[in-house]
Amino acid sequence: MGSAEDAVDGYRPWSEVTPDAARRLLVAAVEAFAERGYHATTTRDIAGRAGMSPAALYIHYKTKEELLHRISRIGHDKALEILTTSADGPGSPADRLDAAVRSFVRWHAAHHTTARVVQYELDALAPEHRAEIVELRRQSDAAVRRILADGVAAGEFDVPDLPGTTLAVLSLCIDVARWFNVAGQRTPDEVGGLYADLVLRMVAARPAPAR
Amino acid sequence: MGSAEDAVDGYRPWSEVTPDAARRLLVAAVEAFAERGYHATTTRDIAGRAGMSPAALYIHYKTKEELLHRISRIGHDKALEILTTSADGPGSPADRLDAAVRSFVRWHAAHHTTARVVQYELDALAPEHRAEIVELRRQSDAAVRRILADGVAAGEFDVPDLPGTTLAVLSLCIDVARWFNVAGQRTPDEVGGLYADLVLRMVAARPAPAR
DNA sequence: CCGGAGGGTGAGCAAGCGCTTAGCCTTGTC
DNA sequence: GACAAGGCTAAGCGCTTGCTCACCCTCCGG
Repeated sequence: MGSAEDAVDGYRPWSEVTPDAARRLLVAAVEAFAERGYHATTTRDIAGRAGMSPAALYIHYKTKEELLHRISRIGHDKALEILTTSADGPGSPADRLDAAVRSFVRWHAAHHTTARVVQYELDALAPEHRAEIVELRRQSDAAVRRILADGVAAGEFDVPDLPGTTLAVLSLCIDVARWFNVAGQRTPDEVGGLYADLVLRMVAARPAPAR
Repeated sequence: MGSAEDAVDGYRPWSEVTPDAARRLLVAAVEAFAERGYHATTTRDIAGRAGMSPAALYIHYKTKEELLHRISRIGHDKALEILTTSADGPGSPADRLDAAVRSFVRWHAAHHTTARVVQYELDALAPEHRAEIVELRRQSDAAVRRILADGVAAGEFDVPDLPGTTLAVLSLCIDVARWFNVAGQRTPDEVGGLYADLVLRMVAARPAPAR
């Protein structure tokens, strides 16, 4: 059967995880964590979904937390790559913001199970792993802030509160992972288009402001 | 010491919960659930925070899930009340949208521990309790949609995708509970003001659209 | 045909879980 | 001063949890 984690954007997920058994366990963990949350998921459940005995998990991962960390790390790397590719790409600030929001949102919708784990299970990580992930998120924030600052400098955007607006844009995109539902009527592409439009309106300079 | 749940907006939280011991347990549960999540919180932890023995919890609540349900119900009632008061209040659609977003966001920021439990632990509820809460959320959605539709009808707003924009506005506000931090530099009032401005820009009719 | 290595299992341990029970205080009533 | 009732605790039951350990396949070079 087709999983929610099938190839999207020509990107086959988790191909970097080897051997095969380790990948199957990791994919099973993503599904379980996304459905029930990290703490409500048992190692027996993960192993069962992967078609293995409970003990098999510990051949490939030292602890349940290591599984979460691996998922979180790979997911954040991918999300950050998507953002920075748009942020540092060609085009006007408006073009770059449109591309960044569109692709970031599309990823959060298409891979909403992964994104849910990545974005909402941060607190379950061990302190040193958490710190590592928080640094990646700081970089995401910087990427968005860069686009907005460039747009302000170019006179394309009107952003009275740069840090606050950066936060709001990222927050809006990230929360897609919470509500997006495959059974819903919207495709990831459509949500990406809608959100890109909304965000551009949020920051657009008004042609003739009332005075 | 002052708790994060001290009186705000002239509203002292949980005053509807009696007797005193039951309220202390409930407040302890809110703090614990918000910090660690429902599943990672033990009944011993809740009782301990309330200064009682583990068994004391079961005098006032049948199960741990009943505690979550009570918190979720009271929180959703309050959030919905805030939203509908603005939505059905006086003033232009723009005024009402400003008031709705401002107060809804302020509540999510000021009571971010409660809001976190209310918004992010929905899946831990028993099916029948979950259904009850989902219905309240449907009403929140309807309230925001009403304002937007009124604004469009009045020619004040330009909203190509009404359901999608409604979802985005609510999502933006709700996610405040995830990132808001008392130690941060923004007050709930400031965040409310910022967000009201951003949302109004998202839906404002453009005075002279390019054609 | 041997033997070691890597991937896998069944059984189970120690700890922690939600929740219960028997009994003890305090309080208010007559 | 007897006594019922409600609020609370110490102890612990039955179960599940993350994780381990002794052992067993299958593969493969010599």
